[in-house]
Amino acid sequence: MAKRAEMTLVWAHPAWHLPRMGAEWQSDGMNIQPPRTRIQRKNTEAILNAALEVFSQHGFSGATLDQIATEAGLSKPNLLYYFPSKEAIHVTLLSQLMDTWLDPLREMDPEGDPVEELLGYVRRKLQMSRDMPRESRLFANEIVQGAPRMQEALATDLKELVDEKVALLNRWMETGQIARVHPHHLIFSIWSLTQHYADFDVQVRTLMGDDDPFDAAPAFLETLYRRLLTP
Amino acid sequence: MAKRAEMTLVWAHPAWHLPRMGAEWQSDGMNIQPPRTRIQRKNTEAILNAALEVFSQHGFSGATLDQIATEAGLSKPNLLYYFPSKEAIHVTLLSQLMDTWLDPLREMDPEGDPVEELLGYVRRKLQMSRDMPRESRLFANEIVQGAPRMQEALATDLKELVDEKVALLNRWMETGQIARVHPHHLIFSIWSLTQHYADFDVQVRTLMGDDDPFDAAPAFLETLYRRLLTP
DNA sequence: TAATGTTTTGACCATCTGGTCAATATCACG
DNA sequence: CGTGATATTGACCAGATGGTCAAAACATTA
Repeated sequence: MAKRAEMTLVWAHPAWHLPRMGAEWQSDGMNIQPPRTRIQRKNTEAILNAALEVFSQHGFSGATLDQIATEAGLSKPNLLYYFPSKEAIHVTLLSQLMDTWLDPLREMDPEGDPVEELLGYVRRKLQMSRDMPRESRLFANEIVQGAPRMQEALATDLKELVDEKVALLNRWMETGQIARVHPHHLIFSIWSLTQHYADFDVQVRTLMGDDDPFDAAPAFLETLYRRLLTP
Repeated sequence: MAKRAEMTLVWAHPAWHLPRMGAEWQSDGMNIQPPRTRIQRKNTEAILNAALEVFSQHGFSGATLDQIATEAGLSKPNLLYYFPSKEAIHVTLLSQLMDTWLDPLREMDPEGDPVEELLGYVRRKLQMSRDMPRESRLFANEIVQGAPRMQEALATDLKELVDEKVALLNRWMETGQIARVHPHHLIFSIWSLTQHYADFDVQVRTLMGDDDPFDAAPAFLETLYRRLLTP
């Protein structure tokens, strides 16, 4: 769960930390103190929320500080009072969301019934696509473009978690509790099938007309994974 | 197969067409003549190829004309001699690739064996993710950001084709030749499962280490769809 | 309320970038 | 070869955008 140094940290701020060497961020693991005053908490929250909206819609380069500031109800200089740069906002967002994003996978219980655990995971992941499409698109944007600001996090945190769950899947397969399929591809399939509804929302909705994709999706995925996994 | 007017067409050019009203493109269906001279063909091809590389990697806003020009071995003004604007390049790319992109679905034969036809479709789509990842990412970028330049094409051409194939799937289900599942979601599942390997390439490869994802993917998908679809 | 610390802002700057243009170089062909 | 059409380029421009800064407004607390 530990993030790459750069990703875990909060940005240095003239008023909150002492020296601000260049444009660097603090590399001291202790500085994770959340914003202090009420007003600070409120504004950083507003900024991050606005940034999520704008970044997920236009990508990193497509988003402008003015858009984010306006969306957050602040002026651009004021925004830059809370974060030292556009990239800082982006990185902060990514790192804060990483945990949330992986939670559903973490919750998969080694002690539970294998098929039900996997179906539960699928269900939770689909829920997230429905309830947090902006977050999904933020990651999609980042990864499609080669994950320039997340590679490290992928190679460490994510890989660690996935390796662990792959091992679990292998055990379940060896004991014949679920069908034998390639565990990595199984996980990828869950990601792609569920996130597709958030990331390609426009396309999906265009093609389905008035039907809400999320009406039939759960049943479809349940059928799919039951047939795939039942030994 | 007919594309939306704007998308099918080639951009007006001072030297190749007569008047160039504003920044509009010709809206006369007859002007689809490919570039005339050898040099024109060579350069427009180089530009489109370079643009595919750059757009798919950085998205529309993230890409710059200079990057594209350099990648194509031209100067920026020279590039703008062949295309009137950055957007023109982008739109031309999208429209040219649309056909190619949908071909695998078109090829699904109503007369063939249903399960095999669907598996064939999956196989072809997976091939495309392996062989044309840039194209896949170009579309992914576009659609994740709300398809600002493709909505119309989605709502007309794509929808038409999908509706047709959905009808076919329904027939196959009614006659019991494949299992009953939601046809739209079935198609979406094929798209997401296959394109995931191109669009999220970095992630997939990071997690699989030295294993080439495309080694095991075909078998995984074949298993998945056989179990799902066999009545 | 005075004094100190925190927030906010208007004005400003440097750079990047899409796009233009007139001038020049190159090509194709009679 | 020469001449008209086609290609190429250097210099340039306007607007957008990330970011700075000093001064003003606002809070907090002693």
